[in-house]
Amino acid sequence: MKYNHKAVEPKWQQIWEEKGVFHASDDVSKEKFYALIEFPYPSGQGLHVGHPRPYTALDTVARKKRLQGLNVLYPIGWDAFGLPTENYAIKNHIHPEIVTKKNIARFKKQIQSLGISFDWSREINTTDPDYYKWTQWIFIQLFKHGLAYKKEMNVNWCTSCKCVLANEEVVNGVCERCGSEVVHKVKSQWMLKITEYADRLINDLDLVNYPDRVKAQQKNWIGRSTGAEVDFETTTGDILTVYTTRADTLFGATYMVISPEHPLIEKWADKLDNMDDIRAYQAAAARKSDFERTEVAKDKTGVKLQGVRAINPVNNTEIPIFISDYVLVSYGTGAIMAVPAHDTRDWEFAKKFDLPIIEVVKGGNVQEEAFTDCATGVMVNSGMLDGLSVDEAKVKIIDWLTKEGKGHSKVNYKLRDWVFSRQRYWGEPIPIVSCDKCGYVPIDESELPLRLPMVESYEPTDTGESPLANMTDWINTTCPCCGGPAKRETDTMPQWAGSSWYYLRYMDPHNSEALASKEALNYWSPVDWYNGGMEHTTLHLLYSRFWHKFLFDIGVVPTPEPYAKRTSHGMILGENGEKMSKSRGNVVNPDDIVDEYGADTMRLYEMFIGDFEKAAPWSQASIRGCRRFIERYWNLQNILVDGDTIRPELESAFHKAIKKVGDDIENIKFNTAIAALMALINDISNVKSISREELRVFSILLNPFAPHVTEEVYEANKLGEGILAEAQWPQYDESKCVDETVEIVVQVNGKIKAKLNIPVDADKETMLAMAKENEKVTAALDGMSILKEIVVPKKLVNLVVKPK
RNA sequence: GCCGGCGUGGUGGAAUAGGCAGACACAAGGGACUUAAAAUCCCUCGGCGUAAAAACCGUACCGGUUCAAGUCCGGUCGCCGGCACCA
Repeated sequence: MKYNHKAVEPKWQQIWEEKGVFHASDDVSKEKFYALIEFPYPSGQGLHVGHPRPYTALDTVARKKRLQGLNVLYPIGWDAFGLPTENYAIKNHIHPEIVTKKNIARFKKQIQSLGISFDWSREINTTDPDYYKWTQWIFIQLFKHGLAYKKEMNVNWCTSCKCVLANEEVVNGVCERCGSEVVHKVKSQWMLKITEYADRLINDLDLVNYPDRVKAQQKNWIGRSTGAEVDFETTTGDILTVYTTRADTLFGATYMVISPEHPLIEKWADKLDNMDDIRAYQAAAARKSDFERTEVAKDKTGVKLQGVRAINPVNNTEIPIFISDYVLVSYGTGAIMAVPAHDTRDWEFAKKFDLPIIEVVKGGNVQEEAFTDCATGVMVNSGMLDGLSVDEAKVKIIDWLTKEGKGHSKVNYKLRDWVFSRQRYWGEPIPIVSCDKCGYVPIDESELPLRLPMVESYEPTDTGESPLANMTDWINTTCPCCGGPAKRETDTMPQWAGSSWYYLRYMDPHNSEALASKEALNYWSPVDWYNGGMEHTTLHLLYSRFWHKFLFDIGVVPTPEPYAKRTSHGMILGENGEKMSKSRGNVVNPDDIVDEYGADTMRLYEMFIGDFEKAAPWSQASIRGCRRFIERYWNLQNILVDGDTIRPELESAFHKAIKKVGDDIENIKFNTAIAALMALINDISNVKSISREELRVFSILLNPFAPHVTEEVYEANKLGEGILAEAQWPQYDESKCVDETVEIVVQVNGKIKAKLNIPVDADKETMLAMAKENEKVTAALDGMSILKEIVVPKKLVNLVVKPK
């Protein structure tokens, strides 16, 4: 009887659906487990085989936790606002809401065919007004606490999307999504003060279990650096403040550089003799896109300010001031002290403009290249600092500056505030009105959700205004504060908004009074295990940690961090080893795999394909091995014998497998868990029979990976009421994981001479004696004297010898 | 340039904590069964070597520590991801 997945899989999926077996309970007396995957964006393309990898992995975890008696929440929803849908809608003249509905239906059907144990009763959708009501509510709280503000600023503008991009969305000077040119535009934008949380976003990484590479990347992105601000007087009497991490090199500062946008330039305009050159340079710098500015990074340019000089506070030397675009207005104070001897960029600039290079840290040849090593150098030419190490000098000079009132220690971050406005239709309306009298005022919370108006045309405008700007009857409203005329904000939120808090909504998805009830939040928080892609480390993961911390501060959520544990999956590549994409023509559709081999085979292969955290190429040939394994399991029914115990000949194999599979699932080693099950089935095949108890235990162990076929076997052979219905994850007995005898190796000078089977509890003396009795060993010892005997219990004997 | 990760058979990948390198699969080759094919089962499968064995070599490369190194340390090369004129 051949296994027929086409009959078995839909049968069990239907039973699960009817009985609602995957619905999480709100019974707070039970121990909970909250497993979370990044909810998908329902694109028009449907799923490819890469999507189900994380779903299957956490499904395996969730199913095992259920068998261990935990109350498991494993939800899914749709991150459905966003540009691809909107663009498709524009092109095909279908409203994005309809497109979204259609895409979700397709995704849902595909995911359900895989037998993932999602709790569909908690399905959410970020475009649902009942959902985005709370996204808007959170925005209003941010606004009320001063963390959302509107600012006239230079923004990244995608010429093709006709929309503002966050810094995070600009890659190599082009739009992350469409690859079009990004230019600068001055616009008034809503911003979120994520910088206020920079320190906590770094420090609280100590509270969570994330992979080191994720923590490193977040720290890197936030970019905290500790240094000092130093005030330089100028010949005009104005103070020019710089930020530096190398205050120790202050005696080596031979000139200064300010960014072309620095405000002091305007103030000094009438004192500068070469204002025309300066204006020309400013204009050239402003014209450059980010792309050009980084492209020309190799060659330094700049203009010297004629007529104003700065005074080095440590030695009262007058030094020149330059403007140059290698100094960024947006970082530090927009001005630097240049120490060409010990900074590569300053060195290049000094060489080009023929400026003096003064060595203040001994250790290199500063005429040849900048010496930037902080660890080994000793201070020279630095007055009071001479003879100190770099670290000692930093402390001493900052103390001195502080005492003299000329500077102080200072921490800086690379992280910028989050540009939160988008000039597009398909997003959450920002719930703010603008009133001439009262300024920006949030709409009353009882008015939420502020629904996206149905419009005829939602095409982006060339003027840079949101499509909503044309809807005069929607825009014109009254001020909630004074009752006078006011205008609605027409920008919408970025796609990251809805995904910044969705894991909270799953805890209580139908609540109309709050984003979730206190009880649900207290019970389910935090997410126990969150899996997602590395590509979201500096975007989604950072944004959602920020929102969560804010909600914690205002008493909405009970934990400082949203996710206790984070793992990330590797991509599934096409068969040619390249990223799967329509344009490369290497996309594999899971529907075809499910149809030909079944969902269980598909799931098993996705977990067996390799290290879960690393990328792995898809192999159409290798899937067959997983299908064979399913069939070998199915055929165990043919050799079934009575017996309600695990028989002695298989006892240690079973106990070892129970331990291994359980441990490996917890440690994200799904591939070796499956390998252990394959090895166990090989052991069973060698015995040529399987007892009912053995089949029962094997079925439970395999169930998290292959839930359909295991339920079928369990039912068909009346091994119990059903795995989901009553089975419990088997326990192993440590004492039964060991065999009576164990094979050890005997080495002479590290070369293997013999392998011996010895009793597992043999002591060192016995092992040594047995080793020396072996013929091959005695032969190798002939004419040798033993220098050292190394005995590792249960592993090996190594005899170190030399000729007599 | 900086930060993080990786480099193991024909392929995907194993190897707890320094203790038998190549588990478990895929592919390939051979055999059994079959009229035949598919399916299934059995055998071989790092290199070199041999009648067979033994011996020798082998985890990117060079060196070190150790009785013992894929694993630890120092250096080199290559690949992947992230950041990038951040003072």
